[in-house]
Amino acid sequence: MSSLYPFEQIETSVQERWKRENAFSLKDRPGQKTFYCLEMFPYPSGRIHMGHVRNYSIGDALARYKRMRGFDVLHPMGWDSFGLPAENAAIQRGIHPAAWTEQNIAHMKEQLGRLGLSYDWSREVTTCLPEYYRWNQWFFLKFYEKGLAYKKAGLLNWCASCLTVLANEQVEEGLCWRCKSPVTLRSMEQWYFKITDYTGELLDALSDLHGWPEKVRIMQGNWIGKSEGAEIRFAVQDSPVELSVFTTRPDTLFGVTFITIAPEHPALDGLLPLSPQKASNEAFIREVLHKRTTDRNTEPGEKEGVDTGLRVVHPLTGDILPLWIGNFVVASYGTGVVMGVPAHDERDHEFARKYGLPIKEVIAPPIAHEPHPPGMAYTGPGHLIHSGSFNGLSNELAKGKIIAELENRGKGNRKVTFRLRDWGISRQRYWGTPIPIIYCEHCGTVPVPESDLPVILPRDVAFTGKGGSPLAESESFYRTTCPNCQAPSRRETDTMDTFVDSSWYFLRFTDPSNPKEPFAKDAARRWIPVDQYIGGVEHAILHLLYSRFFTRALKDLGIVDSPEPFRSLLTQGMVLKDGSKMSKSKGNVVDPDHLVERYGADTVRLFTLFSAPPDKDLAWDDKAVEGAYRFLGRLYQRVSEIAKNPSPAASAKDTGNPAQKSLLAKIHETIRDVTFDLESNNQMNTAIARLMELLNALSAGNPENPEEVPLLKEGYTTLILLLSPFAPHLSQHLYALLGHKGLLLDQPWPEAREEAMVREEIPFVIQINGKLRATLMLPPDIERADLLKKALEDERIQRNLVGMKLQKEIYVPGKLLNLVVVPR
RNA sequence: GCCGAAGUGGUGGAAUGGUAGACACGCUAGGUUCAGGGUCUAGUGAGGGCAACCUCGUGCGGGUUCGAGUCCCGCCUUCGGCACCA
Repeated sequence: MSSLYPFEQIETSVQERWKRENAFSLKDRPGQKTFYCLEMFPYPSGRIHMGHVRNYSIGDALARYKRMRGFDVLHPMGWDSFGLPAENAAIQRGIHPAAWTEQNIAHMKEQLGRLGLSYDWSREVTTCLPEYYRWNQWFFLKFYEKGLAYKKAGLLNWCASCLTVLANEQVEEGLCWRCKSPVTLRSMEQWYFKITDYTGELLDALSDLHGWPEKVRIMQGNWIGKSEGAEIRFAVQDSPVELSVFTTRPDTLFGVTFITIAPEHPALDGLLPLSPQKASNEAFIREVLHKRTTDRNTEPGEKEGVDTGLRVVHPLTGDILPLWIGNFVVASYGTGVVMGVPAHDERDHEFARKYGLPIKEVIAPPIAHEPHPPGMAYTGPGHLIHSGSFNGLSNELAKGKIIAELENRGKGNRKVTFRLRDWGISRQRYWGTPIPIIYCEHCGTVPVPESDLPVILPRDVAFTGKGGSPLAESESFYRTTCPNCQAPSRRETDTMDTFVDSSWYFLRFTDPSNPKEPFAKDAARRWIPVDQYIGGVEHAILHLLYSRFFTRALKDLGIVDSPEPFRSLLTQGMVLKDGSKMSKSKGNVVDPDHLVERYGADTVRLFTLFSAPPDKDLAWDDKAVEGAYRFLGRLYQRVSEIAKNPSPAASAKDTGNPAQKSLLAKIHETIRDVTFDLESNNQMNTAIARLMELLNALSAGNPENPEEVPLLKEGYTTLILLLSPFAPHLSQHLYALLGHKGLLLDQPWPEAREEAMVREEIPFVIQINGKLRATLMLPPDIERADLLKKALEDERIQRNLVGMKLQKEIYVPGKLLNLVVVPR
């Protein structure tokens, strides 16, 4: 394919000019309005892919636009550079994670440079450097002091491939989020951040995040999982133990026929010795727990249970009910004990039928309700039956009454339960932030003193790939002395989840080289929250929830003012090829380097922005890329042509020529529409379409005609200004070619002038009974009566009115006339 | 199962309740060219007509309205998230 314009030469020379003039360095002027534009920083895997290109093209267009609108724009980039792939490279190829990471960063930085993205690289942040991760450690110590970081043992998600534990959020359908291998359970001790202290806040504040997509807010809301109900206590017969159950259906309390407890529930330690079936119970528990540590528990299996032989007392009726152990009861949710109401809960129903437990109906469906199929639980609304003094009440009303009765008797209370659990941050891996804790035989768990930070991750460790963290094998690392008593002690050898790194990097960007603090409070006050955050929806829960938690915790530490990190969030769609996500295994990967080489950075950027709205998936189409390329080539040709004509670019005068007037109106309508598209919803695809229309309109002009040239030059100059956020290199080049000095980034965004958009005639739509019958070109301010007269004069309208009686007309000023007619 | 989003030409996609299909890809014809490529011009939802025009058309079925891709009710399909959460 031949070259439509010398993009390579243009892009190289424009990039050199940007560099020479320091075009992207932050102008941080006191009193100036600010805009913080941030794209999710990448993991340095080695090469950028089309998803990155799309993400950064959107962010760069916005950053450039805001800068032209007069904002001081903070637009930084960095590297989320701790993580497993680096460690795997070390094991597989013998290269040190640090060296591998450095190489990758160098290469990716070059790739980003080639795209001409307007980052202020003097503010680069790299999370695997001690200057950064020391503040992870510092935050950890602050959290530890406040009880927000703690250690506990428990059954944890274990990925046998990554050889590390995973947080709940990092298990997807029973598989590891990173390597997709099955996750099993393993009993271990690990460190947690107490995100549950913020559950209520994190949930409630979601409704104020108006700049976030509804979808993401709902996903986070579901993840936090608030449910309202009651906690009800059942006394165990012949024992001092009371078992609490959590239920959202206290109205079905009279339908309880058994109680089920989770196999790993701590109360069982005390209860099992009392059980007549102690041996078989223990065998059952062992079996269930064994299965859970070996099965890839992607979907619920068969419900299984065993009777303990123990009995509990119903808190209102005094009925004696059996206590069962059930594999389907989740120990970590609610109280780990559930009341069995087989008539009105499908799971309990299945369980009761399998084990022959009684089924007692207590909710009668409304009469109008179709009878539900027998052999199934009825979970809908209704009124109470077989429920003593509560009979006849609607079940919604009964919830409150029954709770009140339980409260009277001291047997229960209203209760709100959340699904969200604390964030486990320990990872049994090398390439991460060392957790600043020392274990001393005399003093116990001792935090590393702040003055000893950072705890440096040692370079000289062995990467065997045999399992276990290299740190745990590194004596020079773990052997230390207790800061309290100087006794020989052992360091914690687990490292932090890398999501800790990304939970506050946006704060570090506000003050990236501060050696004394994570960031100055003033800097954060000036820039936080991020005005526009842009990234993939795959982080809707993990990263975005952790960042919200971190920001709130730091606010409580008094170092941030804003409770929320990101004011507006744009979740860009995926880049698809042949109907599916690009991936190496499918062999449908488009390499950004090849595209840039063949078409130039401007074309690649323009296409990714033009072909779909930013939040929708983008279907990559090699052919369609050429459309963007042709547009830029045509613009280059036209501007080069007209630049040769020495007539000046006058500001538009009214020449009285209708074609000229109409072109001027088109120019200003384009300014209005492009600005609206960007301001309202980042509709970059339609903004670019408007620019293509303007080029088509300008192309109709004659660059040889001295009458037309001034307006044409004005038109092209405007087009270039409006195009510059999307195709900055060619725009800058052509801007200079038309004789303008300076960087486009420093030019003010054009303003649409109302009077320039006034057209002598506009199309009026004439409908009959809502069907289009004619369009008439008439002055925009025409009177209703005159419009009707003109319409009735029209031959097409007359023809359609034959045999009809005009009943009324609907008139929309400046737009349309609808004649409502009936047969005569 | 629950929650959410989306269904518009051959394709990607446009349309504050007011001309459905902007803009682009592709395709067709023609100009340029020895030729191919590129590029330029015109056409391009379906059906009918020489034409002016006419009819139909935004997943399906109803409804509201002078007027519905858009609002309301009921379905279908696809995609995404969660999932034994009591």
